[in-house]
Amino acid sequence: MLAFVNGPTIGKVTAETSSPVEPPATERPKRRQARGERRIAQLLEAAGQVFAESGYAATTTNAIAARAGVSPGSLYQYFPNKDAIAAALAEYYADNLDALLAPFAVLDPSVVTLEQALAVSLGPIVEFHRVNPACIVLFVGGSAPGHVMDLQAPLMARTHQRITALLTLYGPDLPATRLELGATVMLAAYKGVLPLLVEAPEEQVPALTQQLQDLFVGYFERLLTV
Amino acid sequence: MLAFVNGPTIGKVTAETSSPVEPPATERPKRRQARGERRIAQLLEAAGQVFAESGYAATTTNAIAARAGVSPGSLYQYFPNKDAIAAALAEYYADNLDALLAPFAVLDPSVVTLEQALAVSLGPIVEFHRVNPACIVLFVGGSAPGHVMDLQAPLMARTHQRITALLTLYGPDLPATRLELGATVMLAAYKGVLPLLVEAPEEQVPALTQQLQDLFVGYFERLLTV
DNA sequence: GACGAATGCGAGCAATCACTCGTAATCTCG
DNA sequence: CGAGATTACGAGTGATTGCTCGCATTCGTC
Repeated sequence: MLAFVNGPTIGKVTAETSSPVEPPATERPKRRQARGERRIAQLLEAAGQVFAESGYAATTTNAIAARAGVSPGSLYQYFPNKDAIAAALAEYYADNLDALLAPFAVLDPSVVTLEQALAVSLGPIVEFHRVNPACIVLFVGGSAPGHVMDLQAPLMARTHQRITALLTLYGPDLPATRLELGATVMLAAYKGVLPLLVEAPEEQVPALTQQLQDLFVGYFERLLTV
Repeated sequence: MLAFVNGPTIGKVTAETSSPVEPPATERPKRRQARGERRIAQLLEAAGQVFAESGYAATTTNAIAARAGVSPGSLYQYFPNKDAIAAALAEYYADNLDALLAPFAVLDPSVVTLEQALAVSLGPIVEFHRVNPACIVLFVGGSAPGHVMDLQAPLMARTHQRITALLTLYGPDLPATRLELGATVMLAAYKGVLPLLVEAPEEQVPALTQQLQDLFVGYFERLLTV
């Protein structure tokens, strides 16, 4: 678990809120043994579980450490503070989700309809969220504090761009502002339906995914006609 | 402020998790002076502000008391604990929202289209949420702890019923399970779009409300055709 | 084997926060 | 007025929790 698209990126704990250009003097490669990498993966896996169960605020660092079978002190050897754990998880989630959304960029409207494109893309995305329920805790809902929520901003920006591009492909005659507004609404609606998909029993997932697709297609058709 | 549909109900702090049948012995009318009622309103108003700013978990009872210009001790004279404050607020919100949704029950499909019904109903609902941003904190998103979230369950159930009834009016030929699924999806999508509407600048609200309406209508038309 | 670095531990510290309590001011009503 | 109830205060308390620190163990490398 916890190795989905790219493995080594997981442990990259970038806790520095430093200058845009990294100073070579402060550069610390932070040598790490294979054991340490494994611990980090364990800790992130455990953090995902506890975050999903208790939400961000109610999750204690001791609980994460205990779930990972590690002492609190060891946890703080790899993460400077609680936020950094959430940040590392968020980065991992963002990278994977962005990869899952990438196929939208290479579509040919004359070959594939919007409906078909969604039909093949939505499944894996939904599946990822069901496997990583903490993703919702960190990205949707204002449960996490501001500095953690900030980590979702780049992902949201990229996702919004991808949706806008997708809508542009299938509605080239619509004004740009309208397309962007449409993308904003679809992204928001997606966030709203996600919890449904994650908490639903396995057998209802296909039907709910279909509904999400219908929601998107129905709204888009309305974008075209109005 | 904080007097929307029904005033006196605000102060009814029902913190007892007692037996289903109330024992007459424990019955305490809890006599209260006009000053006390005013304090309760002040405290709930302040709680709404602080909840909206900081979220449920990060909000301290001392902060609520300070915002209301009241000492912590006074706060605990009217509310047994932090959850009770959220509960009272949630009840207030639920009552008002339910009242705003009530018009859906008395529609004649042959006279008013679904689009028209939404056009007149969505505005006030959106406005209420913009005036009471803490409503989102307490109802959508998993930020509040379980026992607080439970307070939304009755409202959600009623709302789901209302939406289902509405869909039944305009799609009488659809199977009941499909209508209920549609209501579930629409409610979830509504929750997702709400933050957009609450945080948007005033001048964008009409356009966004229109998009929400289009989202609903587009999805519903798709429910009918598929 | 030996040395330094990395890993690991867990009791405990300091800060935060929900909540209490003793006391005093203010109100209601006869 | 005066007695009892209600309102108000705010320093303090107990519990929680993010995080530290001193020390023991294991690893990589020569």
